[in-house]
Amino acid sequence: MPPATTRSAPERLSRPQQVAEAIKSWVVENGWGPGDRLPSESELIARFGMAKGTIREAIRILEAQGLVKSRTGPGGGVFIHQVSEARATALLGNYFYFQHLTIDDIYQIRKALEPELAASLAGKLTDAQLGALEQVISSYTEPARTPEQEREQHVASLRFHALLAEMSGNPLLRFLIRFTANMLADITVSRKLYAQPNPELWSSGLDYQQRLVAALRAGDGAAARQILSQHMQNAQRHMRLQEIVLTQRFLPEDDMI
Amino acid sequence: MPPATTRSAPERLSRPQQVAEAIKSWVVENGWGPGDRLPSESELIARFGMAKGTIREAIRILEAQGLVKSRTGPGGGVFIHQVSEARATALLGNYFYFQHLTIDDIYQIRKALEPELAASLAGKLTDAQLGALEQVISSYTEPARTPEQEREQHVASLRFHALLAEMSGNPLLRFLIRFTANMLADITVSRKLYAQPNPELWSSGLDYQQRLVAALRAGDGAAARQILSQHMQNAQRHMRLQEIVLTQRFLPEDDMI
DNA sequence: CCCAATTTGTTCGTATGTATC
DNA sequence: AGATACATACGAACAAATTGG
Repeated sequence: MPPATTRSAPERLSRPQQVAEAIKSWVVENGWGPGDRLPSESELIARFGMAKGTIREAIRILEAQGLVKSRTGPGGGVFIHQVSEARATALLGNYFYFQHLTIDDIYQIRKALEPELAASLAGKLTDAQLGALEQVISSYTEPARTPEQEREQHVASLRFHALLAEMSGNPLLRFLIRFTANMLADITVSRKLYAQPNPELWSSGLDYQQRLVAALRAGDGAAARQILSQHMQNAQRHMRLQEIVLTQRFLPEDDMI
Repeated sequence: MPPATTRSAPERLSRPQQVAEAIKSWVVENGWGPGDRLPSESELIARFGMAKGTIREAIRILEAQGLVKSRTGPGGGVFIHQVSEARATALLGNYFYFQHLTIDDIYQIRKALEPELAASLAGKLTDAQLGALEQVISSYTEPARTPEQEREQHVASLRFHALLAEMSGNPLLRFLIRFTANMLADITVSRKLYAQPNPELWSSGLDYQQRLVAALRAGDGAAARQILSQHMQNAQRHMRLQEIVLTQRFLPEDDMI
């Protein structure tokens, strides 16, 4: 199931890793897919001539990558499993954990992708889909007055973006939109942004979402693109300000040079 | 080291998975980073009160995610490791293995990101960087005459894109550009595209790269954006044609209805 | 409700491999 | 070369979970 990617470093693999790779190519060769059961532990032990522990570690590797799931009991075993979006998000998130992304890094991507998404959806959504978008919007028609509410509205706004992404027929675009939104949420949470209510962002956000749905319904891709583009610009500016405010407030106390 | 992502399903985790998660948060809490050594197996066994096999499986999980590497011998042990780009690419590739991406899906992203990359680099590259780009270009000044050469030139062209991505200060953009290029290469290879030489694409590709470097040197972001945008459009059209040709040629024989 | 069968999950003791000093 | 410290691998036994009778 893993496309045999170009291997640059011929690093020596441990036995379980070798077994894991062997199982992968075995699965691909035989054309097995999600739901199919791998041979049982004991069969694998016989097949590979290795100890139980080794085989189990190999299975654990595949499991960590999200490629298989195992169940105990009769009818149990190790089953091939589609990698879930959540798993993929977590694994990719690990990579960026070490890359110290900035808010601006993420917005550079969002500014490119979100407008593209909007444009590609214009005129292609059903009434039901447009209605679902409107319903999410209607869930926050009042400005937030507490940090709690502010946070909830932020989450709701992310839900709007996630829902929009869901409607794309492009799995890659879908994933990236949701991933960037998640990363942004993680960062803002970990840096405790969105601390104070911000009525201005709320009203402009509400406004753009309503105009966006209208443009999507009208099938006006150019307008949809521009609306989202402007909003991204706006949101980025706001986030940057929040970041600065926060930095000025907290940084000097423990991080003064 | 893993950002404690929002957990939706409270799925029961196996013991090794619990241990792996515990070690992760332990590492984060203590602020350990790449290069730091985890406690030895025996210490972990004592710390978690579990058998060797369980601990080993936990380590294997972390290793599969690219978060640690282990070495034997004195001074050996389990060490925290930055997730490599290659590992992240492979793991994310597993996700899309099940999502049957099309050429157009990938190009929708490339068309959005590559021009953005070019624009963001305009006027910000050193002479050395611009020179490196020109050197890659000069490595294929002759049109390909065999499928071999065609393939090599395609790879070289991808190297140009990879090099360009490398120069971005945005790790996310860098990764995505390279990832999409890789996915495209995997797909074209697995579908055996790029079978015949295509002098027309070669010359237009060469031309756009030269014009791009010129625009980057001149600091003209708008021009750089447009050049790459046009090329992406061009390349996509070409790939689509190749795909159709291939389909017409091979599909009927084994896949006729 | 319990029992038996099946399959993964966990433990322990021991031995081997590997790199450092 | 030999001792040491560490991960790696093996094998046998036992535990837990699930299914069906």
